[in-house]
Amino acid sequence: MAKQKRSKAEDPTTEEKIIEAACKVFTQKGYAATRTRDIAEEAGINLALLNYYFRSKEKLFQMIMAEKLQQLFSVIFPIINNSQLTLDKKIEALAENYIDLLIGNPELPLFVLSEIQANPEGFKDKIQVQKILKDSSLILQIRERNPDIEPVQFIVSLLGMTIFPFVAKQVLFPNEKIFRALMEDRKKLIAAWAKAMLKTK
Amino acid sequence: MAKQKRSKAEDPTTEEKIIEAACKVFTQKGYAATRTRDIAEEAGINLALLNYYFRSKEKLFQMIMAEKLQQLFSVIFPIINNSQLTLDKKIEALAENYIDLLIGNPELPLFVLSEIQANPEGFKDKIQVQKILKDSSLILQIRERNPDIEPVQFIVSLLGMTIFPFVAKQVLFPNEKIFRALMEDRKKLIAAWAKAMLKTK
DNA sequence: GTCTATACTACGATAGAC
DNA sequence: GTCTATCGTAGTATAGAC
Repeated sequence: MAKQKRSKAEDPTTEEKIIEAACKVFTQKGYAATRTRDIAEEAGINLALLNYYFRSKEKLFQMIMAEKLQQLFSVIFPIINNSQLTLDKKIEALAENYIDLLIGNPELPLFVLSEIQANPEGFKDKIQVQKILKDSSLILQIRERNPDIEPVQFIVSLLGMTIFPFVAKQVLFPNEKIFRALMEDRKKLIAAWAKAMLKTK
Repeated sequence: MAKQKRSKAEDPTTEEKIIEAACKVFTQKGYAATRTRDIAEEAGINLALLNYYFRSKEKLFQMIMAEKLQQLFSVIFPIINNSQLTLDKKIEALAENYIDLLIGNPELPLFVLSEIQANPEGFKDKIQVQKILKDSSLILQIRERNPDIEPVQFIVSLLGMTIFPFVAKQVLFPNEKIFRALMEDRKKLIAAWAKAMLKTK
């Protein structure tokens, strides 16, 4: 048996332990503020070992970030492009799935957004949200439903209502339990509000 | 003439130059990623001089951050507590004033929020938004208007619609000119949408 | 694969001349 | 007040034993 390779019910591989630790520390403190020593300690291993598995802090970070971006987009993409779903269903699905994702990863949006802000060039190629949105069935459906509304404005509002509470969590919701309860309620609220918005003008 | 002290129509003081530079670099890259050398260079002065005026990177940062927090709150506070204003007027004023502020300082929210995330303890005392909101006339007016709506949920939506586009600017709006135009339109949109939301259920 | 020890670099901060 | 030069340290990364 040459290498470690599992992660079924068994103990996590060293590599997995490092990734998990890196995930935690990076998302909490951001790239620049995390020290590889912190990650090593969190993973319960040695600093040298971290450089053995991943060649550098940078490489490790990019791995984590790619994973996070994947998480974020894999929720949106299938929904907005599913032409089988009505506009109302899309809105409901978006609010519900996104909030579920974010309840499990509250620091995700702030982490991703602030790293992009800190290093925009590094993401220029990897992210073209406008392109993705441009041709989505979601845009068409909004135009169809209410031609007076600029679809982008509506989508930004929908995303804002959904994501913002998590971005501002630390400031607005000191109590974790209350926060979770509010976010659960919020799924239906956002859907209802978004639909009301579509009827304006 | 003992010290430099002006900043009328004249050239900025060295101290002012440093603050301005620090402002720019800190908000762009975040505390951990900025090097005092960058600030010095941006200010067109020497590294040693920076430590002469402000004792340390930390001190300089706290100064900037206090200023930024001040900026953010000084817009909200007078509006939500002005019992002279009707609910509708409050909503309009909030959207309009906040967007105007943020057009002038697009990186402000992401900067503040991510620094708080990176170092929550440092802000525990300085920020109690819940307390400020709790007793505001805004909350009362929302309850009065529509008892079925949880005021906090509504306010978070209002703030989300307003602030989120700036938080996600880098990702969603590569074109600066289009962005500004959208944000100008958005003032009225948010007000209209928020009012529609208040009629639901 | 995992460790200890260490090389190398970058950064914040200070000393001291002007 | 402003500079040049430098110290001390913390952080990434590597060499080499086990």
